[in-house]
Amino acid sequence: MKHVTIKDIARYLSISVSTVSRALMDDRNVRKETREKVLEAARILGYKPNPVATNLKYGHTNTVGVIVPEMVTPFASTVINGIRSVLYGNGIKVIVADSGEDPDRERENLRLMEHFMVDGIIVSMCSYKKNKEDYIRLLEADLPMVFYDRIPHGLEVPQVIVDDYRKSFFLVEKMILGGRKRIVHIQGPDDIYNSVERARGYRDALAKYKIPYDEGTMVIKAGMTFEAGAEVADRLVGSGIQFDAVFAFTDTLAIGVMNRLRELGKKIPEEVAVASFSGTELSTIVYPKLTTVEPPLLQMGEKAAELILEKIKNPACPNRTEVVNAEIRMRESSGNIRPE
Amino acid sequence: MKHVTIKDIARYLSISVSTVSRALMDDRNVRKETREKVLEAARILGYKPNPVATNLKYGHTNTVGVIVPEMVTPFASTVINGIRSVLYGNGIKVIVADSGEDPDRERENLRLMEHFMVDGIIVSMCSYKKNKEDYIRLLEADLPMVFYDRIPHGLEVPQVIVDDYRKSFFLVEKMILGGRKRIVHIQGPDDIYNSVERARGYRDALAKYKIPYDEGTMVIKAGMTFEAGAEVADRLVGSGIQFDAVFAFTDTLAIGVMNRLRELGKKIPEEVAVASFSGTELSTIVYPKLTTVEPPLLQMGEKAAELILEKIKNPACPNRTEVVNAEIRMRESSGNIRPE
DNA sequence: CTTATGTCTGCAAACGATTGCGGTAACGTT
DNA sequence: AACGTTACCGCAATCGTTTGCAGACATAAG
Repeated sequence: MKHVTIKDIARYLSISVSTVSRALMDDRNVRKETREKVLEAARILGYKPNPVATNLKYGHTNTVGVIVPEMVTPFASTVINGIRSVLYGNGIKVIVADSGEDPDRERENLRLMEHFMVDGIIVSMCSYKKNKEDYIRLLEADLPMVFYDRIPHGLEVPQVIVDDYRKSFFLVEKMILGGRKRIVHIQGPDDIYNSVERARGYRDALAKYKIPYDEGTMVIKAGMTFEAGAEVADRLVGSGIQFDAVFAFTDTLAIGVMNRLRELGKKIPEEVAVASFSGTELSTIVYPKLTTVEPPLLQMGEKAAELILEKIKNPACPNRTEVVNAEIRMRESSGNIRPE
Repeated sequence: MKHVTIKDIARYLSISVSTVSRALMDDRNVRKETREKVLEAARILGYKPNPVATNLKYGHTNTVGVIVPEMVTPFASTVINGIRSVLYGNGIKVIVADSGEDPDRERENLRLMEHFMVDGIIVSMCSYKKNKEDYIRLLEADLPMVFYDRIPHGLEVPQVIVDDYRKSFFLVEKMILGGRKRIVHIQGPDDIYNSVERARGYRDALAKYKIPYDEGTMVIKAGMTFEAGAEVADRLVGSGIQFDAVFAFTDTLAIGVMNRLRELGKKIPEEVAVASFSGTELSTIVYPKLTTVEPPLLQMGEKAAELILEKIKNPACPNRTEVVNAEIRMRESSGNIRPE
């Protein structure tokens, strides 16, 4: 893999590299015919500028890193499409790393990006606690960073989020108004901040309608996979708890629990209504289709990209928080809950 | 974002940059105490080598690009995990680009990788026809390339594949032996080579059991999305064709068609058995669970990574073709087909 | 004819890291 | 005392590109 350099062009035309460079850069200090000859030669020789060299010169790589917590759902890929659409237009490349819900891998990815000398990083975190020192170090080194969806807690950073609390409050409220009285909440891991926010929404919705909040039996902590959801279903049915609805932290968990409940003979939604948060296209391919809170993923990506552009252009700019509006999608899994 | 360079270390210790470089490189021509002082200073100042500079020096980026056709199923992300696991171990970074089943975007991605000066590219193609000139150009420029799953046709390149023809033959055979007589094939786009191979498997399986091959009504060409699958179901039921089974090009199509068939009142698998190829985890979250041919995705990624490593180390090495063994997973969607 | 002005081009330094070569000590050998 | 050896370190070139500065040349103005 040998590359043609401006040196080759210079030799080819018997002129200096500076003139070639200037011709290529459209500097007005080159005669029109010279420029044309250079352009022609570049075309003939198949010249491609070596970005590595210019990066070295200017100290930036025109690359933004994106670190996503998982890629088994299309959540991340949709956000990334949004990010790409605005960044590509600004001549910025995007590289993606997937943490697989593992904070250690997230840290590796962070180091990778750093080592890669990206101009900025867009992150959705696995854990809002785990790699705090690294994030603080990077922030203090003035590396532009933007967070979306899974944000840190207690760090003042640019971020794009949905209103986890209010949306989960409303969703649970709808279930209550639809006649469900014993709603189980499958809570996500403690170290995801959205998890505690959504759990808070659930609790307050219950409180508003004077339904007792029973943390011991009606709130179950789980992981993030389909399998984790299925295990919750086993436990739920096994323990003989009475319940007529499930509100899950994510669609992955909801799908896991819903499928297993059906296998265990529960009718969805007649006996148990199911709803979740962070729905993707997956919510529409399961049976029955899943009621979920659907963030505008493309838009989230676009906003995140805009924020990182701001930060790159001016590292001292204020840290904005963009709240985008997630839609509650009522589908079959939650039964005949009346529409708004 | 200011970086500490070896120059800073040199200045800090009042020695020359060469000595610093040598100390960092573990060259034996530096006194032990000097090396220790340098290491210490590097730690204190927070030195991180600038890869851009060394890349410029050595002409490689220690980066491999991966271009995948889509990311809404976990197919690609699993393969990528395999790729990463071996490449990271060799100190090579991985950057991913998603073509969204659009050949134009695939070409952009290709150019992106080129511009990025990656040391090699691992590709799964959208179309085996569309960007041929670009691939040929890159190949002739000796850029190491490896293909997996969605490979080109008529190009001699290193590749990792499954036996599309045989596996789809066997799967259709199982459906026939299970009593299905009128099997519809949902064929993928013409410009995906796997599509024609799988269609061939379908046809030959029919032929073996003397079932007439009716290309006009029993073979339907479709796109690649859930929605495309659903439309096929509409057309199938709308036209009143008799059929008792569907064999789809991918699980995405199969899921689309299966769900819509159920909505239209067909019982799966009693009235219509459904099976597909290229199954991912998605096959297990739909209802009923989908029978599918499941390639060993992680292994495919690992093999692809090994092949690209070979090519990078020795561009002249022969182009190997690795055939990995896909497992046929019999699940509920295909009904009581007898197991092997 | 001299000077000013403008247009074009080349030299060389710079970005950060590596490395061949040459220089400088210290030390040992004869 | 002269020389060789060894260990250590710095100069400068290199990778590909950009750019300030200065030189060259031409043309116009005086």
